[in-house]
Amino acid sequence: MNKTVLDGTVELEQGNERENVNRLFSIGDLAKEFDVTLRTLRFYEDKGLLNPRRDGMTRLYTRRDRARLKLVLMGKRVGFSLTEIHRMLDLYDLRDGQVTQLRVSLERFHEQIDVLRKQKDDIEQAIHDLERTCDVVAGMLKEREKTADE
Amino acid sequence: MNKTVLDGTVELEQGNERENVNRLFSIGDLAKEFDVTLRTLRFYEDKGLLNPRRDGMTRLYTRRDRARLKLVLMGKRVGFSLTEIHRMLDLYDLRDGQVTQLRVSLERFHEQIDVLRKQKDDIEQAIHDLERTCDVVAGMLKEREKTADE
DNA sequence: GCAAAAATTGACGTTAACGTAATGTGTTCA
DNA sequence: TGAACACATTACGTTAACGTCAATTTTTGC
Repeated sequence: MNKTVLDGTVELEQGNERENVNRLFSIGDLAKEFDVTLRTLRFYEDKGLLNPRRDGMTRLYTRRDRARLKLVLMGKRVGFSLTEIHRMLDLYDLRDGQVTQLRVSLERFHEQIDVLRKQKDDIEQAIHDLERTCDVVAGMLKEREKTADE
Repeated sequence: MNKTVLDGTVELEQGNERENVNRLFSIGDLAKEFDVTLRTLRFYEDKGLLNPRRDGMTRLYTRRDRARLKLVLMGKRVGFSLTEIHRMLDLYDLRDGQVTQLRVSLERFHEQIDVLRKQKDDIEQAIHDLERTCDVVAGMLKEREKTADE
C-alpha cells in the first residue's frame, strides 16, 4: 500500500535506505532543495506552517516537515495565500478521519479551480483584445508606409 | 468608420446626443459607475493613470478619462499591476505618432501578448495540478466512506 | 441663504510575504 | 588558532493598492 498522499507526495514504501526515512535536514538543506531563503523557512515557521525540532537552537527538519513545505510551495503556485494554506494543512492534519473535513477541502479546491478558470478566461480575452489592437496598429503602419512612398 | 480602438472601446460614431460627447463626469459619477472609491480615483491620478481637468479644485473627468479608467480596471481584472497598466496606457497614447513609434509600440504589444500567453500557461498548469489533487482527495473520500460503512 | 451632500488635501494605517541589516554563537579545518 | 561558514534572534524596511480619519471647502437643493 502506498504512503498517505497527504504528506505531499505519493511515495512507494521500500525497505532500502532505512536510515533515509528518519533523515533530518538542516535549514540550509531545504533552502537549497526548494530554492527558498532561510528567512522564508523561518517565516513559515513563525506562521505555524512548519515546526521543525530543535537541537539546541538549531532547527532540524524531518521528512514530514519537508513534505509540508512541498505542500506549502505547491499551494502558493496555484494561487493560495499562506493563510489559506495554513487552514488546509490543518485539515490535512486531521487525517485520522473526518470525512466532512475532506469534503470541505475538496470544495475549496473546486472553488479555487473556478477562480483560476475565470482568470484564464480574462487573460484570453485580454490576449484577444491586444491581438486586435495589433491588427489595427499594423494597418496604420501599412497606410503610413504607403503614403510615405508616394 | 469606427472610432479608434485605442480609446479602449469601439463605439459607433453616431450623430445623436451630440452633447454627450463632451459630457463631463464628477468624481462621484465615475466612482458609482465603476464601483470604485473616490480614494481610488485620486490614487490613480496620483500615479499618473488619470489626469482630469479642474474647475477650481474640483475634478472634471472627460469621456476620455472615463475610457482610460475602463482600461485601467480591465487591466487590473486580468492581473496587471498599476505600473504595467501605466506603461500600456503610455503606448496607447502614442497613436498620432511616427512610423517608428508605431513599430515600437507594435513590438511592445507583441511582447505583452507573449507575457499573457505565459501567464495563461501557468494558470492552466495550476488548474491541472489542482484537478489531480481533487481526484486524489475524492478517492480518499470514497475509501473513508467505504470502510466507515463496514 | 443655509444646511446637507459632495469634494478637497494631507497624512498615517493596513496586509502579505518576505528582505535586509546587525549582532551573536557554534563548528570546522588548514 | 583564527578565518570561514552555517545558523540563530531581533527588529526595522519594503511594495502595492488602497483604507481611514481629519479638517476644510464647494456645490446643490429647497
